[in-house]
Amino acid sequence: MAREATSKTHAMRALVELRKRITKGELPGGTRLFEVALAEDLQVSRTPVREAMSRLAEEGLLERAPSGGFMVRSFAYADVLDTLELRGVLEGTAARLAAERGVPEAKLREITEVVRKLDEVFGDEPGDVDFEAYSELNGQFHDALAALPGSATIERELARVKSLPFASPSAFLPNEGRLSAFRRSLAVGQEQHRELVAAIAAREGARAEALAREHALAARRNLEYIFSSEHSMVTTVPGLELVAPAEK
Amino acid sequence: MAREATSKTHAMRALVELRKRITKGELPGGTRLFEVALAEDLQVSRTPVREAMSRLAEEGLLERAPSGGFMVRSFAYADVLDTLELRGVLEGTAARLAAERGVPEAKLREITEVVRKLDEVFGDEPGDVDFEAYSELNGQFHDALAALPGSATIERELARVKSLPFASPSAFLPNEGRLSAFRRSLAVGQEQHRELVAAIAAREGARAEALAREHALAARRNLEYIFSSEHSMVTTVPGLELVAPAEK
DNA sequence: TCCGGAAAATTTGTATACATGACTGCGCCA
DNA sequence: TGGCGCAGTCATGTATACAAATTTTCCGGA
Repeated sequence: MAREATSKTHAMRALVELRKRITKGELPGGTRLFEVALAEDLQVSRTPVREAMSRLAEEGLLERAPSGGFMVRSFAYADVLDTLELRGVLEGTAARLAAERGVPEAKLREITEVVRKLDEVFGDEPGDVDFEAYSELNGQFHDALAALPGSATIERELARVKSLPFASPSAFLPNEGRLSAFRRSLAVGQEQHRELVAAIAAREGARAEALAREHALAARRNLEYIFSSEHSMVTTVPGLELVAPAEK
Repeated sequence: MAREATSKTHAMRALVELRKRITKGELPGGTRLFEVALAEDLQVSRTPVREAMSRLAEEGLLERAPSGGFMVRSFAYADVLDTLELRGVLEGTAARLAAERGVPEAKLREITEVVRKLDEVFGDEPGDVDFEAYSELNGQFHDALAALPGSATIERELARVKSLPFASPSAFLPNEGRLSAFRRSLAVGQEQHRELVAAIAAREGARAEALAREHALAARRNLEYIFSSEHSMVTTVPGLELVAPAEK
């Protein structure tokens, strides 16, 4: 998961800065981005700004306006739900294909090892979890899962979806540390990790697909909880601030 | 499905020309595209060439090279198979969500009307089909299907996948006209259209998903046939010429 | 022969001036 | 008063010169 070098070129600095502003919700959905204004603001010329915006459009954070130029993409609550649904479907497909096609021994060992390491972050006490480590390893698990079927196509599309800040597998984890019910859900998630790998190893495609879907939909439950009961937690989930507040 | 205006700007002309060359297989996968060379060839400056390449990367036909610049994306036989699988999965999801969430009366009427028009292109004789009209209406059906659940997210991702030339719902249709067995398969496809709409209307999510997946996989059967038995037909499917010939 | 490394060539990155096109608002005409 | 059209303004499209970075080439040394 090597992130692009933060600041080798002006375009990259502009890209990172713009992405930050968008995901923080500083630029509401629909906002038109003007090259000259941004160039002046970022102290570079229009050229790297264009390059940055072009890449952000590729990422899905910007849209190309019909008559040229870019605008910030609007994400309503429903769009976030559907994106999480989409991640579930794609991870389910990765799991099913891995089961159907079979997985090389090395890859299976690799993801099993990640699951083992995830076990280690749970302490003796029920709610005793190293969240930092869990988040990192959880990301590794989902990356390994995407790679299991050995399909560049699937891996690529999954990477695309997961690149949206609120669709990252670890996006909602910081929240889970807050409430004990959430903490317990981590253990449930880990159990799903284990069962998922077992299903794939046993070549049980339908079960693997169902498990992966259900696992991804834990994020949906968290999202629904935040928006219905604890709206203040919106700020704790990366990228959730860019969701249009109007359509709850 | 309004295609972009072919030639309002230099960038658009370059985009269209480059896309043509790539899908025709004139530029093999992995080919590095140099801005200056292309600019000279297309009689424009580097700026619109960059813009065109950037959009083609967004489309999935080009990849960004690690050290800057672009290269033609390689599509192996397996990648085409996986892309068709992916389209099946996404159309299945669109169908399932439409069934689960319910579809506004107007949209249901619209897609039913497309199915009705598709009926009309079948003549009295078994193999008597207006392929031109079938192809156009088939595209309309799949566009309407993508829009059924009312999810911009799903519709967008589906549009992305279908934009790859060999993943278009009508990509393999020209072939089907060649052999009588293929002609019969059109009738099978139309029956699937009908059942799919019925399943969605009846809110049968699982069935709708299965039907949509199976329907999309007809393309996979055609692909397998072409590559195993009638490799000469590769030229008759748009965009299939760009598939790397090496890996069978 | 092989490797390291520096210089040369090539390619992309950036700034900027100018051209072209889109939008706004004003005023003219019906 | 309403609508049409014509500027003027503003934003993007394009070309181009120069800078920086990457890749290639070639030479010297081990």
